[in-house]
Amino acid sequence: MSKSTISNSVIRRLPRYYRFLGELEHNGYIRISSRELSEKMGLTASQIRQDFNCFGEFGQQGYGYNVSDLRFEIGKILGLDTLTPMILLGAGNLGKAIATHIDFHNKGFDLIGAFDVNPDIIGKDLGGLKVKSIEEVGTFCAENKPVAAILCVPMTSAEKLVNTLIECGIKAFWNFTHYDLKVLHKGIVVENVHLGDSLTTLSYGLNNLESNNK
Amino acid sequence: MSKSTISNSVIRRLPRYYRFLGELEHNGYIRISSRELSEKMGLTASQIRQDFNCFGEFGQQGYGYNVSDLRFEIGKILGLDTLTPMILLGAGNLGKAIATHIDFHNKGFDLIGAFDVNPDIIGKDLGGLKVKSIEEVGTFCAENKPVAAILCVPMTSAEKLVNTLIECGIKAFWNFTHYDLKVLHKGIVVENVHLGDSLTTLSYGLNNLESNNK
DNA sequence: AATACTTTGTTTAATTCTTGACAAACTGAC
DNA sequence: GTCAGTTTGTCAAGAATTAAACAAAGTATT
Repeated sequence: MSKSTISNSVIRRLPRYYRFLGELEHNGYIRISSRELSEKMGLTASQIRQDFNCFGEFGQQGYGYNVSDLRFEIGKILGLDTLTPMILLGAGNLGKAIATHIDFHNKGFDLIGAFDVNPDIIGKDLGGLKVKSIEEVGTFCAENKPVAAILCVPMTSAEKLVNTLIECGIKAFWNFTHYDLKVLHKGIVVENVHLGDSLTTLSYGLNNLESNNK
Repeated sequence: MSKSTISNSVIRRLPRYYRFLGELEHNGYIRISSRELSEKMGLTASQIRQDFNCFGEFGQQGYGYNVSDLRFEIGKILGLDTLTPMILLGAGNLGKAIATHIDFHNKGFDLIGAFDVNPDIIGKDLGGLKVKSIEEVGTFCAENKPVAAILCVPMTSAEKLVNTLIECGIKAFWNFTHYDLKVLHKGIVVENVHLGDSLTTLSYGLNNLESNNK
């Protein structure tokens, strides 16, 4: 039986399970036990079994888990079985890199539009999309109903842009600005990506190597 | 007095503290209490006080914390008071975006070299650096002694490249490949950035909006 | 079919992390 | 200088997370 509330810790591990299962499937694995998966992923078998059991009973005693089935189930849980239309705001260096680097279809999204303020960028091609002026975003949303948005704009313009986008019906934000986007309204989800914080963490790790005996 | 071992949860919050304190300082704040900071950051005051106390007593009863001093101290803890020489491996779309988007000096690093395999990219300028052939990385490291590396290469070439780099004296990896870089050797630190996992998490959040009453 | 082995789902225990509480210490106004 | 108010550092309680343990249910081999 599936739990009513899933803890955040479990949720943050799900994409990684999904990724590893994909690799296993790719490598021809038909079945896998929690013990073997735990060794590959650097977790405990107990944690893996408990994580999966939050959502249902996907395994079988004495056998383990069917890789393909399990991956499919976790994919469903993650909402990867449907494609959510998504737009990109800010098609500069970072926006362009994200748009071309990410396999959106495998993450449950479909990138259907890209917008910028810079006249030099507007009109240019970006992975098959023609970058539009950000002034067109209202009409575009009315017509194409995107539900998610990638924010690759400067921090200063982020806050008001977000409000506009929420009015346009955007419900999910993948935020790359140097700014902590708070979940203001109900029914809005935000994923803040702080690349700078990640690099800062690396600096800490490097400077505390001696003290870490790992 | 400072604790002997700092928990991972605390460490992951440090960059965010540092960032917020920078904003506060920028906005003219001289002092701040744990209560006020907690409101701004969406944490509890208790947690903030306990986090800071892992490293020392930076505050004063009845007054709070001096913003600038506290930021400086956390910066020191994070190793931001020295610049670690860093190189970029893979100067494609993503590598280029990272190199130009990140303020390395404010994160404790100095980007001193960029490498790629693609002849079309080699020789091109990248934020003031001329992209070199990846075959030159050995001699470059011998001469310039970089300690950290950004991995923006395809997953397939990552593993052997890492081994080469470790032999060249690289101790810290900021890994953007779709591949979980394990810390094989002692004295090596890794920060895996999985942008795909982040987007997948957003998909989950979007698909479970109804059930979340947040 | 019986038996030895494997592995799950689940319960219980241990550990880690977070929050609440409060004395001690300081500020600032009078 | 005194006193009311504020806020830290710290301890202890509470919550959440992780790990261990084990019965039940399967597999596989003979």
